Amino acid sequence: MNDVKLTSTLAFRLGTLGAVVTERFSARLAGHGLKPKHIGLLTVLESGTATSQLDIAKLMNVAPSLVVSLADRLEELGAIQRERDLSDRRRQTLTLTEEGRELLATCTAAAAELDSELTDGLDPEETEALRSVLRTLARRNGLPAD
Amino acid sequence: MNDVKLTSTLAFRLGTLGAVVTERFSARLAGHGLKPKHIGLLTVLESGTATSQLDIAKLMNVAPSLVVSLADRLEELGAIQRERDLSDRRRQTLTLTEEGRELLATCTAAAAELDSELTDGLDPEETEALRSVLRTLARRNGLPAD
DNA sequence: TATTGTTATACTCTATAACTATA
DNA sequence: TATAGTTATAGAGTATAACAATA
Repeated sequence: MNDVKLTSTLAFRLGTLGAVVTERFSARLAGHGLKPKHIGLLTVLESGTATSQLDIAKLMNVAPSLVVSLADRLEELGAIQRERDLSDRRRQTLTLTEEGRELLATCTAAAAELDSELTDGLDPEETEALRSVLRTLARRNGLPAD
Repeated sequence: MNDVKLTSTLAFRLGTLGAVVTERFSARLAGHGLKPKHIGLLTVLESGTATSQLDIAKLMNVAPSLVVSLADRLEELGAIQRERDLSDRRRQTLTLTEEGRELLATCTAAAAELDSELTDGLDPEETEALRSVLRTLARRNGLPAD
């Protein structure tokens, strides 16, 4: 007889906690008319790992057509700049503007606030252990490693 | 100057890892024609915290109409039984069948397998620390605590 | 012909609103 | 009149497919 509970697996806990946290993060973004994927795109540009829309789509694991609409919105807000690549005029090169960096900083502050709420009451060692292991898991699963 | 990266916040890491893990779990469920929410409903029934469809909807934070379609599918598979509450014939009482328990056990095994993949290569202490702190976070955020 | 970006369309998931039956 | 469940409808989010410009 196996009495391991599905709800106590890491998979279940990461999935459900991830959904709760993403939901709360979204709520804080709502004022800007942005969704998590918009911010994901900004973080890609900040990291410098991709600049053309197609490369960004591959990196984010989303359809190229989605990058079009995310970029449309971010350009409209003045957070990014879209420029034709002069050496290959099919490509659009996206770059963060100063306003985009400020927006990203605002979102980072919101995320940091969420972190505080999440870890409030945890032992400092627990919090640090969590940060450490999540960094490892991120790296090993193709997510931004920093 | 603040150089904290959004991508290294707990909020970002939990959100993205949660999405990756949920996606992988979904892939393993696909063969049964089920999605994570179906399994979520099964875990509610197993826990005994709710039996009427409305109570289940509240507990899962989803619309009552969604519970109808989730239950339709699970009933079709023989995983749950739907019975009118005799003392209040408006209510449908959902119960896990033996087949439902077996299905849940299969899904639990799939999740445990995912856990192994995730933690393969981690120190045992790291893995245990992760389990421990995720349990705490789950409890503090209204998720199944066990 | 192949590739990048765009537009048009469709699909999945889920909520809201209208409805039925019980209370 | 209020509540549990159901059905009908609509919206958000995203993918796929068709298309245009460039290579």
